[in-house]
Amino acid sequence: MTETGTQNPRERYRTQVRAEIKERAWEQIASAGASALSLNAIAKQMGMSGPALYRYFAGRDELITELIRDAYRSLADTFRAAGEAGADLAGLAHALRGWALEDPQRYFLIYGTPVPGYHAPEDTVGIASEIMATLLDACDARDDVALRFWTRLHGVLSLELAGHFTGMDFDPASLFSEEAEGLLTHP
Amino acid sequence: MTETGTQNPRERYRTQVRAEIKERAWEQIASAGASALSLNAIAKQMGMSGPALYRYFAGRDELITELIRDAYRSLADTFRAAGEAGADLAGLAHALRGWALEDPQRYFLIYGTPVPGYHAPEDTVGIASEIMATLLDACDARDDVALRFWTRLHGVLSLELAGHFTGMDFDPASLFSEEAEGLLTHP
DNA sequence: TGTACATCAGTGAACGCGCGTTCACTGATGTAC
DNA sequence: TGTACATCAGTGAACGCGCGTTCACTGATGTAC
Repeated sequence: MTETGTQNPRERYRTQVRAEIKERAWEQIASAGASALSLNAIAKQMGMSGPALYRYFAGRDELITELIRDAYRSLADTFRAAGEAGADLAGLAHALRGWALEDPQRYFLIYGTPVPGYHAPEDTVGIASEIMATLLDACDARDDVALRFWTRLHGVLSLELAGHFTGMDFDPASLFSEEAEGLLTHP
Repeated sequence: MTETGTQNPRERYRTQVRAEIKERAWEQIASAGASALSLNAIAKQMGMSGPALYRYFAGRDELITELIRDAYRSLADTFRAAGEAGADLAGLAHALRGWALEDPQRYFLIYGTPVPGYHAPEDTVGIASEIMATLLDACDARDDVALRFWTRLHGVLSLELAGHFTGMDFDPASLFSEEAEGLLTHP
């Protein structure tokens, strides 16, 4: 995660606890959604009192913001790694799907229902365009294909993760792949 | 909304107040998302005390459930009306987009981020398949096209409504139409 | 190596808030004779 | 038409809860001489 190279013991401990707070936060999000995230609950889970967390985060908002940033960064890394390994569009699609299934609520934290009024931290825009750049690379810079890659795959993925396909007898994974491969042949 | 034909004054009043509660609820959802919906806040807005609402709804859950039902029904009606007016796939797509833009948070209430653990009321399944039936009709029952209609348009729509296209210089409406028309020519 | 000091993690009490929900009650509206 | 009764909308007080956040404080850990 974060480099612990030139840290004195105290700093080392700090980053460790920060990391554990985030881990617990992700667990909470995974099990009850982002809106249910509670500092006090995290503290209790870690065997600490609520106010202790304020040594590590300025407040709930800063924690969530950090989680959003991490989520973006994680997806960007996954994408870049796939790109560097020579993945084509289908490969990137596969990577995206894997990343999303790993933690559906993390996916939704980025691409899910927005809370009216809330604005994501500015620097996520940079990371988001890093993701786009990787995509454009794999598309030979054909923007329209990149856009459709994004919207079509998000369409399948988000409906699947939201459970809107349950009870329908078809395989979301196949539809996903077909959509990904379709992008290579049809515009 | 609901038929007020053979109602005595009291019943008439009841349905009226129920309707106003729902209206306020929609306003709240539109301005702060579904998770912010509060019975007490609605009551205050109507100039009533909180407990008064329990004359009209068994509790918060029942109210939300009812709103979800209404949202589904509204979309099904919009779709059916378009279908009966002879709309093709592009026409249905247009109707869908209009309905979604009318109240983005209503769209997200149905197709947005699910709260882990929460299960939508059973009877919405029926309404959902009514929507699907209209779609299949317009597709000459080609299921795969209907599926892609759904996933592709949801992909564009949800990313647009969530604000993920802001700052990118292209027109989501065009992409939406192109995707809709693409379904008629390509598989 | 030992001592004096500064740093900082964590605690417990407290504040104010808003939530959903219950309960006993008042008062108005409708119904039956 | 008038009276007796039942129905039901709405109130205000109260309960318990969990939240985010602040504050003064303790005690352990590190630093400087």
